[in-house]
Amino acid sequence: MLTEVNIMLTERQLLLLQVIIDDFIDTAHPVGSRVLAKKGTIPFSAATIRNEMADLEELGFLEKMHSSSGRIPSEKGYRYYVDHLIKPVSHNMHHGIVSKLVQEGIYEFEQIVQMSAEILSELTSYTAIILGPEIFETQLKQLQIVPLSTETAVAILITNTGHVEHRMISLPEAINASDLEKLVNIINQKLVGIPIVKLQNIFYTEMADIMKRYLDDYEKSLSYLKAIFLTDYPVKVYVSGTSNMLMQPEFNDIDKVRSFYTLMDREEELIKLLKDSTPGIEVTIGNENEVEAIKDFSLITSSLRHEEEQVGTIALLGPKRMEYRKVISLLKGLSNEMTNTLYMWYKDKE
Amino acid sequence: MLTEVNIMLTERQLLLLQVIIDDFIDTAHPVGSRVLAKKGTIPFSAATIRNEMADLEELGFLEKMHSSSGRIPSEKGYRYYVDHLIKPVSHNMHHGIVSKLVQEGIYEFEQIVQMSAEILSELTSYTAIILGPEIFETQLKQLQIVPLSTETAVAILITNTGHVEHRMISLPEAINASDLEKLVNIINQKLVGIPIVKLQNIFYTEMADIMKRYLDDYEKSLSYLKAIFLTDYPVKVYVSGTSNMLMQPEFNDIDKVRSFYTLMDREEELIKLLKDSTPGIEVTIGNENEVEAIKDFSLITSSLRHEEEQVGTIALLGPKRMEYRKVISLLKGLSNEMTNTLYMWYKDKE
DNA sequence: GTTAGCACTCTAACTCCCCGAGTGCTAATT
DNA sequence: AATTAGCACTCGGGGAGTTAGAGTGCTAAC
Repeated sequence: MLTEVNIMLTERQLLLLQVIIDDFIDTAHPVGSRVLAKKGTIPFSAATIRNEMADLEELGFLEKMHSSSGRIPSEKGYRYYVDHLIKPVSHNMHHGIVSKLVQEGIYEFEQIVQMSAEILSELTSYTAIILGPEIFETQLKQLQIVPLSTETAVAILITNTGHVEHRMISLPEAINASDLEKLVNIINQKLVGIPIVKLQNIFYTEMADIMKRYLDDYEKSLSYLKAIFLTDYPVKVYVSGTSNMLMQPEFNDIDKVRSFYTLMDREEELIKLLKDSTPGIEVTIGNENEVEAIKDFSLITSSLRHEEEQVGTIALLGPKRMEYRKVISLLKGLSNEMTNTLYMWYKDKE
Repeated sequence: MLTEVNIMLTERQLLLLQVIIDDFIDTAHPVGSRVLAKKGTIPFSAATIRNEMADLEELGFLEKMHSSSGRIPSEKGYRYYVDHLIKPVSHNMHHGIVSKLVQEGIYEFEQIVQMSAEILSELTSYTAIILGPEIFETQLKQLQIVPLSTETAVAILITNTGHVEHRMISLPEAINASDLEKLVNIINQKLVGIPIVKLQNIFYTEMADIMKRYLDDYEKSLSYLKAIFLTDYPVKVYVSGTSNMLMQPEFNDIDKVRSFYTLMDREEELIKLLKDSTPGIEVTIGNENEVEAIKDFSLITSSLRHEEEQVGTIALLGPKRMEYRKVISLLKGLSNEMTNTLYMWYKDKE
């Protein structure tokens, strides 16, 4: 596949494509043959460049906005650029974002992800979108139920990754206090280490017997547990740096701004956008994305994993004319750092 | 004060002011004498209306955009409108937002505030800004420390209002497990019911003795506690419905959009905006606000209290041309509902 | 294979002009 | 004395026409 494409492009065309895309990413202006020739990066005349450009357009790598404008990269062009033209930057020159945060005493992983994303969006002027962990895949570490009044209590659920979910529950018919305690004890004895997603099955099978035996009011207890375990713990989405994007020249169009922010307000859409990301860095350009609203954006996602569990996703959303080189290397560096940090923290968790 | 102003305005002027502001709020177009006369709300000719308008302008209640445009309300005009011209709508026609949410099984107060704000912004097409509770004023209900690995643990702090804060702490030098347990027990015996803000003082005075007596390594324990109690639990800010605002005609100006979103991205500014709100509903119009960035917006805040504690703030940010009548009555209704709900939940908390 | 030259194209910005909605003032009316 | 009709004037917005500039494609020459 790769070679197939390479056969079709001469060295000069490759160079040209590279220079054109670099220039357009930089300036957001369609690039014309004259200017390109004057810059001296390409040792040929404007006329020659024009010919090559026409060829590259025919091959689908470049486009014109109108018949007498300069060329801009097509999506196919960007794709080729990302796949073959970006030299893999050594990303051991990472910025130490995470270690800096850890030094500041921040040990909450989700918080680190959030703050990194903020820094990232600041650094790139694009919008960072962060997805919290899929809690259902993590394991129960401990359950606590703390009564607040005779009618309310707060249930706290701690996972092996240090993630904490809490939820208020109502106790309309006052439950026996010792029963509540017993209940919590049973759960912590029997269910620690079980993935959250499997908990509800276990209630109806293995746990039923035990609970019946030890608790005065099995039915009632079960209903409280339902409130805790069977509700959705929705994935959390954080968005940061949307206003940076407004500085991009493509956002002079007010309608684009509107549709952009309408998307940003729709959490479900964002979740859909990031949810099924594969491990590693993934670049999606324009229409490659199935979500209609970002068909003229590019999205770069980095899915953070720890021992096969997805513990978060960081994505950068920007115009198709994105600084892919910079963003990819930044994200790669950050990913590495985070993976290492996670490994250090939880290496002995079991 | 109120009468002083009334003396200066005739009945007709009052009516006129009212109608003009209502109309401008509705249409966003400067209102002219001709149109007003045609509408028939005022039984006078365009010429008479023009004269009155000129007077109202001289008094500072109206403005012109340019010499031959219709009139628009000045900030003084809006202020007068809000203070004297809005008939106190009976807000027992509240929409039951909160009770609806509670029926859906949501008992987390902060979550209710958030969702209400979302509904509110949907209902009004303005932007809702929500401030979480000032945790430092609430009391400690319970502390939990759950070890995750030999080096990390998660500390969970529950307040009497059901608010849960959690924080990862590092345990670089492995602490004696039973010491940790003892520590937690001591805290829960001695410190429950104390306002969070006072905790740090107590550590250095009363707690020191007890801890020295019962714990093997007093110094080390203290350092963990510092990580839990002496760090900031920053007030949380939620913003919802920003994209609604983009539908407002005043947002056709891209620069306004930019400055608006730049503000929305700056959490500290938002906190500053809402933090020192007095109890009840408060309306701030344009330049009345000390934050530069919203000088052509209006802000309506409603501070939610439960037994003197501020447990949250809901604010609606919109153009100066805001539907004050609707928004104020909505917020009043919601406030009442929330106060009642809080009372019911926590009436027996102590 | 490369380049210079030229005719052609299209956009963006600018000017000019006119229309409509509104005002302020004066004189007439009630 | 209050109200109204009439009129001249003002200003912003929108459409038409013009121009300058940057770019292209093609052809012919190097």
